[in-house]
Amino acid sequence: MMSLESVPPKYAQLVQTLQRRIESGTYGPGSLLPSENQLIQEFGVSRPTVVAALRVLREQGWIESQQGKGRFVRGRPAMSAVERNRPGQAYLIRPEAETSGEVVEVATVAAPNRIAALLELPSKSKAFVRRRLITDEGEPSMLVSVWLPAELSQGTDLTSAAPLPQGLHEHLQARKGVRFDHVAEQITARMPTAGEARQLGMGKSTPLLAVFGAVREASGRALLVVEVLLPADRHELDDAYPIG
Amino acid sequence: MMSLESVPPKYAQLVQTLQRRIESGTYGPGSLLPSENQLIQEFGVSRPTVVAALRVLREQGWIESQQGKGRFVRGRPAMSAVERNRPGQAYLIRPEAETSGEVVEVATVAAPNRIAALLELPSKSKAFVRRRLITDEGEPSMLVSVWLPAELSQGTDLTSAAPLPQGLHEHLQARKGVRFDHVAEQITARMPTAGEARQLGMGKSTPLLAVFGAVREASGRALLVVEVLLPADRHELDDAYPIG
DNA sequence: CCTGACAGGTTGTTTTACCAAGTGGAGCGT
DNA sequence: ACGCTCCACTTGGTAAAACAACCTGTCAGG
Repeated sequence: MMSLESVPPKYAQLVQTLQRRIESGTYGPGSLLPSENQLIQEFGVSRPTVVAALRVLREQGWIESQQGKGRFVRGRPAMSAVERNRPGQAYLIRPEAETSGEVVEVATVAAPNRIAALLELPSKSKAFVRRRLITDEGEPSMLVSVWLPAELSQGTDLTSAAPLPQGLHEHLQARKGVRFDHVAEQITARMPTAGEARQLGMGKSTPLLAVFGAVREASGRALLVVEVLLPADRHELDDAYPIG
Repeated sequence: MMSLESVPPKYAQLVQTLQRRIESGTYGPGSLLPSENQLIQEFGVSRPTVVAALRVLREQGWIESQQGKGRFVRGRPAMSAVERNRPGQAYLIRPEAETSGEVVEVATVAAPNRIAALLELPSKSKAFVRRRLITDEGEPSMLVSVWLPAELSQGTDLTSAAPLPQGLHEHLQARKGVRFDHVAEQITARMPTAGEARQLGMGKSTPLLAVFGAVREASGRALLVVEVLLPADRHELDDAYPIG
């Protein structure tokens, strides 16, 4: 006799209600939000519930509060999710089959200096690389490479040229028990090699944006590196961050 | 007779204490944190205080909690400040006098397409640009340009070639009453023009990393654009972000 | 008129209390 | 031996109350 769908907690409902009112202009930017007591009366909840909701809104940047005066509307936080066009991140989560492209290289080679440094391996160590050419509407779009230490690639399906039916995170967590925590990224630009220009169908005088994303676990240990090569005339990177 | 230095609230003290214990290894990564009741007893505070401290730690990524089991130590959040080498951001805050470089251009010109789009101006509008060549140990290092709509540049000291004694944010807030809120960034790469290569002392076949940072106020209205041009053989961009 | 005390508003912090939901083990019954 | 219930313990959420710190307008006294 239990209700199967659980209702969200009251403070979360209040958050949503107030967000909608700010977005709809009921509470305009710069204006004073109703005081805690007014919200308590209007919604029939206790003060801790109201305060919890307002704390969430403040931490998300919707409002700012000033002791003794009240809480002021800032507007929809343009920053909420720090939207970023993060090439290669989709690759960590989505199965290869869901993106159009082909595996162009599967090999164990001596790691380039930058890769070895990011993986915290001795210079000239062997590393496993799986390289895919991603296409967009039939046209070559970018080169995405995954670099792993040799021991992490063993026992995985990455050594096969067949597309992975799982996301990279899911696969490595199931097979090797590792958990991704964060990515440390380096962004550079350079001219393409002849082979890269041919594979990507780009002019030899067009620069290449190179993004190296070192995926680490919570302890900081590097697990793998995702290298994304983007012809600069067809891609750009977007980011957004708050400022103090 | 009031104490001049105000003591931080109890929950904030608890946060600091627990952070120190995690960093020192007293609470190792993966281990179970003492339960709420144990912390209540040890520190002699009430449950909401303990919960408030643990909520902060969870939101900052130090611990994760699992209902019915307990709270687990994750370790120092490598992400806390999302450390990023943000060229141009220092320019918003620090006075020009504190960085070595010279003003190479101060003019009102037709805004390039990308600048006009970021400033939300009609195409081919006039915009004010202040361009500086930053030097590092005597060598030219990067070109930093600030683009403003004409009306925002009026009444400021930006039209003078003399170095600003204030940070850009401070100056514009004092003179025009605007408040910076966030930055929307675009990162591209291209070949340098002949003039840029000469000013930056770089090879004509070296690509240029171009970072366009649109500074906006909380409402989303664009205030100005900071354009940073970096020779790709001498600079790279670093970023870090959590993954879920 | 000006100044200062004061009253009443606001948010910030802390406590006590209770219930709900999830986990895991002890112990009972079959 | 197996499965089951129940209990103890965990975190999550809500309510009611009090005090502290801060802001602002009012009002009395100079």
